[in-house]
Amino acid sequence: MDLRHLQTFKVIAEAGSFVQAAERLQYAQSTLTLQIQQLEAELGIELFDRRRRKIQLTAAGHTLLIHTQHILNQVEQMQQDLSDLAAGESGSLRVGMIEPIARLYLIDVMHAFRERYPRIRLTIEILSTIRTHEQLTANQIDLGISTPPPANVGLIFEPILTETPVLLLPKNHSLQQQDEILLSDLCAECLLLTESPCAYRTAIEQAFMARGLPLAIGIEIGSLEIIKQAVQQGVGVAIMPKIATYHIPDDTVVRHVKDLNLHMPLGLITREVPLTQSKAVQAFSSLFKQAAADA
DNA sequence: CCCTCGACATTGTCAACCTT
DNA sequence: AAGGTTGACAATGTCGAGGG
Repeated sequence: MDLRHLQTFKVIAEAGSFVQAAERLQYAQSTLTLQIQQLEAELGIELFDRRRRKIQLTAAGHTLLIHTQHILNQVEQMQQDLSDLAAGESGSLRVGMIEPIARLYLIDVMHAFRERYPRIRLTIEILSTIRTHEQLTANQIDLGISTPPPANVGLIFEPILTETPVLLLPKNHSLQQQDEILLSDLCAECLLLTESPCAYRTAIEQAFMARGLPLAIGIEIGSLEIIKQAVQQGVGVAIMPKIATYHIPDDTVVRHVKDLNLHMPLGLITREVPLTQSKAVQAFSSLFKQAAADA
């Protein structure tokens, strides 16, 4: 069944005349006759009573008209939905990001995004760096925000800010009394670090190795918030991104490690070959870059 | 006012060929 | 070998003229 035949049928039914319908549709009248004949042949029943001067719908015609109006409305809605999807005005967007970035910028970005794109269903996942990269590669999220992914995994990294590591100590820790803290001072400490293999963690390990120092990791913890609480409770000391220390627990202090001068980029990660929703991804990325620039 | 017919235009299908 | 392009042919759509 041809959609155009249904469209023609609907216009004839509304106009009550083949001639007037042909004028509306910009077809020759004979075209309408043929289309209706084909429709009637296909359905095996007459749709118009043509015996009188003015045509009238048969009972079958009335029934088909109800269904036709429903079908054409559905088609119109489908076209509108697909058009919105293509323009990035509807659909869904899945974003994965690491915890510190989410804490700093996410609320503002979500607010702005919701205001500008109310018809896009936004899903935010707070992930570790490695999970962010994995889920992007597996097409489980559309956009990631974290440290750079490994090379040659089909991901593109766009830096938006640079992060430096700092040391989080309990307030009463002996290192707190020192004028300057060095990496060598941490060798005897119970060091709390994020899980491996995260780019941040790898860079810290390399800094220790470069100075010929042993890196004695006390505990690996997947959540920076739990690490901070562990420091507060005196479990150990932690090296973490400065961005993660804007809100620290009571009785903890942030100190700079003199010979730990790392500059780790944080940024937007997308697939080299975007699958869907590239416009929504662009919109969210743009808002996030703006939020980072304003901070 | 609607239907039929013949001519022409457009669209779809398929096989052969080309490119990667 | 898979996928894309091209050309020939068939099917379908459209039109105008003319008839019932």
